[in-house]
Amino acid sequence: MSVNKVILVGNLGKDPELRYTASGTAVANFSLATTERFKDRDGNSQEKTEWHNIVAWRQLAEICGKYLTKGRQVYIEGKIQTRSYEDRDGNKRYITEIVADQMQMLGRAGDDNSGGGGGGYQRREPRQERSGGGSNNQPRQTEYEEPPFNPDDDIPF
Amino acid sequence: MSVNKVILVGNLGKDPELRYTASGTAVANFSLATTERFKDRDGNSQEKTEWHNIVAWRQLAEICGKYLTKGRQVYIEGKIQTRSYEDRDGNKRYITEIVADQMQMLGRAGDDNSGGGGGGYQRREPRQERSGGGSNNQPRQTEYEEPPFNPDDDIPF
Amino acid sequence: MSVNKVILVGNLGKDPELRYTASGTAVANFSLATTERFKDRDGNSQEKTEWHNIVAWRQLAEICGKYLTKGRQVYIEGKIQTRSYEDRDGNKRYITEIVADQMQMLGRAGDDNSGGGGGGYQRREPRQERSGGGSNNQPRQTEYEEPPFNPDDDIPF
Amino acid sequence: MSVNKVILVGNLGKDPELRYTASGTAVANFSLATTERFKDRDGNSQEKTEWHNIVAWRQLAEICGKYLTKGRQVYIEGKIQTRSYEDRDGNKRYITEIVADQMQMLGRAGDDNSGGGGGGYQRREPRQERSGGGSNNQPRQTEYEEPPFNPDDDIPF
DNA sequence: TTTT
DNA sequence: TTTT
Repeated sequence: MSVNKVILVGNLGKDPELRYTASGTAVANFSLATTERFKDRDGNSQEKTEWHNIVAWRQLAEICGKYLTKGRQVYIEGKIQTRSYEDRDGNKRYITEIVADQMQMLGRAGDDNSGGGGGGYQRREPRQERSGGGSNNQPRQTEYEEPPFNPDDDIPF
Repeated sequence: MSVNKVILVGNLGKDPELRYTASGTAVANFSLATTERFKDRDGNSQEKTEWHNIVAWRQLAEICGKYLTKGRQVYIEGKIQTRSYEDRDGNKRYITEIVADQMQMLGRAGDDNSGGGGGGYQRREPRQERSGGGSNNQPRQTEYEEPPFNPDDDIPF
Repeated sequence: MSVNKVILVGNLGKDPELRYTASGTAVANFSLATTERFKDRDGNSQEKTEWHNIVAWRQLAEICGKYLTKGRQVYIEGKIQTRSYEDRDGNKRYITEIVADQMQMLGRAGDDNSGGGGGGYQRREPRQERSGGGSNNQPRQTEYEEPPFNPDDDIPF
Repeated sequence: MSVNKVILVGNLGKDPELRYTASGTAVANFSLATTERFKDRDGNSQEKTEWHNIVAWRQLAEICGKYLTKGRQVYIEGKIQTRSYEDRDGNKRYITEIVADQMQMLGRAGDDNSGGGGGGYQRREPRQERSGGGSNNQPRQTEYEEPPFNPDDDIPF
């Protein structure tokens, strides 16, 4: 009976960090900037950047680690989650993160903004770009044929 | 490299129709009304209702067939799809539908508006209400423990 | 070139707090719970609740203050924002909030769960319930007539 | 009490058509392709493209007319609307459209896929690219100062 | 602190 | 055909 959904389009602040838990599960972290432009009371253009902590798990983590680079523009769909941790002084702190369940690279392949000579995307992963989408990847029926079975679909409990 | 996402909160115009394909796959259809209110140029309140054709497949279809009733308020997440068919005169026609991949019943259990003696929800399905959510159902990690494996997650290709 | 959008359906943990800035601008704060259910590795049903800090400004703040009560189910659309403040020890802390730009009361009027004798919603505001929607309030054209101009975009009544 | 929201990221099939109603209101139309990739039962990669009819009004129409070109990748937020019309034989037909209330150009300026020598975006509008965002344009408060009033909500510049 |  |  509830919904917790986040949709972001922004640019990576750094290359993702890809790590593995003790049991071998992949987890990727990166920060994503969204910037809004607005006019202040004096009519001057202003902008404000918000930084989001993104975390991805398992296959999506692997894809983020392989294909995303600093500056890259991505679409992220996920949910908001706040978790607690202890800082060095033993105080309980909270951090809010976006747990991604879909990621789509935007712009064209090779179109990252990492600047400099190397050209981020190609360097990270020379293979052809592939979609990082998740539950959006269901096949579609045509004329009410049954859609091909998709294990990602519709598992409600 | 693309996103096709629809989010609706509205009321069912009728009980869903639950059918099965030749191969036994469940498919549910229902119409969903969303109504917006606005003021016209004269400042008079107006409203306009939009009717959406919703289609759900497999487990989500079964849940819709069991638990949803006319008048019920639901949250639907899915994608837009236009398919073609031939009308009785052999002309090609198009119909746009929302292929649901998540459904959440809103309001409280038993809070449907089917009127009449029986009380719609209970009559349709006396068992305990259960969430019809899909990909929102992933577990969440706490303090960066690895989340329990969820086969619905993150299958990007 | 960026998008920062949050969609929540959840229940208020308490009645909203409505305050005014020095210059007279209304601001409402409330916490909203979203709960997800999932099965753990042992197949046992689990649930996890996430608490979201919601902030609304101006007219939407007034509406939240008037009509929302503890337990009420609402739809919130807004954006994520992290702001900093100093705690009592002078340390910089961060808090992530959802700045609402749309709110819709879900369920039926009078359908709140504040319990107690009076019946929360009615007690808070005896007038007829009205939609708190924002930018969803645009009129719609019919057959490509020009839609009536709507000065009320983002103004809920 | 209802929500009708669509979020699309896709590519324009053609340059937009910008027209004006008798009373001088701008309206832009264009088609937008979203493509999903999936694997069929045999494990072969498939893709399916969905075409969406987008309509924008007033300032957003002008911006679309000025800045968007065939092939350009955009983010669209809006609502679903079905309107009726009569075909040449006098039969009532229906068309489903997305009425946009926000548009964001994705990728980098100059990054359109119109191919050919000229380079679509620059040719259409030599001025600096500007955000086409709408209600996302609200300013954000810092440390609970009142946000600057923004008359530009839903007005893109 | 909510809700099912 | 729903709902407020």
